[in-house]
Amino acid sequence: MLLVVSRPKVLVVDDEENIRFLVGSALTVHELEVTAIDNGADALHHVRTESVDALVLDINLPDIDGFEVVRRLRANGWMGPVLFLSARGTTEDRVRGLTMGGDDYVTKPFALEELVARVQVALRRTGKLERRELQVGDVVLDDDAHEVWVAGEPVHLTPTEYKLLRLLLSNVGRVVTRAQILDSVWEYHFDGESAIVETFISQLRRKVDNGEEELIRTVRGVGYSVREPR
Amino acid sequence: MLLVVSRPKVLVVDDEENIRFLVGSALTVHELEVTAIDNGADALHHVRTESVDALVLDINLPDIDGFEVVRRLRANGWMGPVLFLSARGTTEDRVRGLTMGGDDYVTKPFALEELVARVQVALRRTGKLERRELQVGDVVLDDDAHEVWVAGEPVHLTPTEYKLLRLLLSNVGRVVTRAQILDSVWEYHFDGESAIVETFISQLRRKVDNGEEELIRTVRGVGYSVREPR
DNA sequence: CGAAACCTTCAGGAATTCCTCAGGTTTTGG
DNA sequence: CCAAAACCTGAGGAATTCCTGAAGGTTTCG
Repeated sequence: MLLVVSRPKVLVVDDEENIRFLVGSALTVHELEVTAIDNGADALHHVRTESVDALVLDINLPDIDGFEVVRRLRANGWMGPVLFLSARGTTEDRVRGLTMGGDDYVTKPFALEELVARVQVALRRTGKLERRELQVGDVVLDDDAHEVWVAGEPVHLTPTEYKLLRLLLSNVGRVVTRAQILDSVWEYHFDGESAIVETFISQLRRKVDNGEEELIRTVRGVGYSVREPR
Repeated sequence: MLLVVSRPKVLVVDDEENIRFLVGSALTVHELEVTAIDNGADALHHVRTESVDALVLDINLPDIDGFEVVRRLRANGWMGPVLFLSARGTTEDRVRGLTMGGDDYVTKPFALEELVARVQVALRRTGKLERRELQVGDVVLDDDAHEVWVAGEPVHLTPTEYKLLRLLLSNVGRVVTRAQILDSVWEYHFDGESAIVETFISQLRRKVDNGEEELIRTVRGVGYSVREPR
């Protein structure tokens, strides 16, 4: 397992204060290190002097056109991924022509979630972001591939089973109450008597619990938990 | 894998500032080193003194005719590929007659994407650019030839099928959501209920999925993914 | 202009998944 | 040790999701 000591660095370049703030916050929440700049010239300087892993770049900048920024960076040998922002309709065709090479573009208005996802995809492609994996013992949940492996063998889980296992694994060493489970895996809040959690726990155990030491432990009267591996 | 230490060098010659900028940006983004010049005389001098791997050349130049430029370069022994730009209708036939020697021509207005593709083709023909391929198992997608091979046999894909396969292959080991697919392969953002993704996945499978182990895996409720080969 | 290739929608059917129910097992407390 | 509470698990019909062929419409190309 690779220990990533420093977070991937993303530079956001946009002249709108608003966008910088929103995009910056969203990326920061998702554990990226963000710098925000409002013009092309400073952006160029920043990429050249600091280490930047990815670029989120408005095309319409007050000084240097976004394309020109990238052109110059590429000429300088900077090979990181670029995600262009553009107002819908204006430069769409032009953007399309320029974005085949692994770069991406998003038209305003955009959903923040989507933008974050795209930045993450780009960072993973360049190896700057590690795979989202949850591992306990010989059970591995790969959140990118949406796959689960037990003792080196792939195991097929249904969507609900997957969500449940994911919840348990991301709370290793902690009991997850039935209410939490119902709330997180299913939508509903109400605690009507239903054996549905038990049913799914049971199914999960059959698929994932690998004989010897039980992975999913029942905590009577409270819920379930996955033990921390030692 | 061949490590390309220096990028192929392309000289763009056109008297229109606009064209120089657009073509220059497009080529640069695609990892080529671009020089832009606005007249024939300087172009001649540049090719003779610097190393140039390919030439993008407007026919109507203020001083020396584009054809004449090439004639003189050939007389000098420069053998690189030339891509002529010409205004539609005016010189088309003439161009055709003169460009049999491995050279190519494009009429304005042109799609940047197409121009870039042609330059890349030319550079590959002369060995200045390596091939871009995506391969998983016995499926090979050759992005230069725009061809797909399955177990050594060529397979014909329609443009949309190709884009879809390309998207999946460039995200090996990662689930591509239906939204991502719609957004990347089709234009639209809206998530209106449409079975179009399924339809194309189905067609792709028929053409590409080679019996034994399924290439394209359905991830219920999420999307599709291509497994990493082990 | 006509033919071919391609895109898109639709609908029936297949496959998968969900969830309730009912009966069994284990644990707890007195 | 017994009874109640809590939990486990298998089965099966309902609901959801996905697959795929066919048909109509659009675009492309000669």
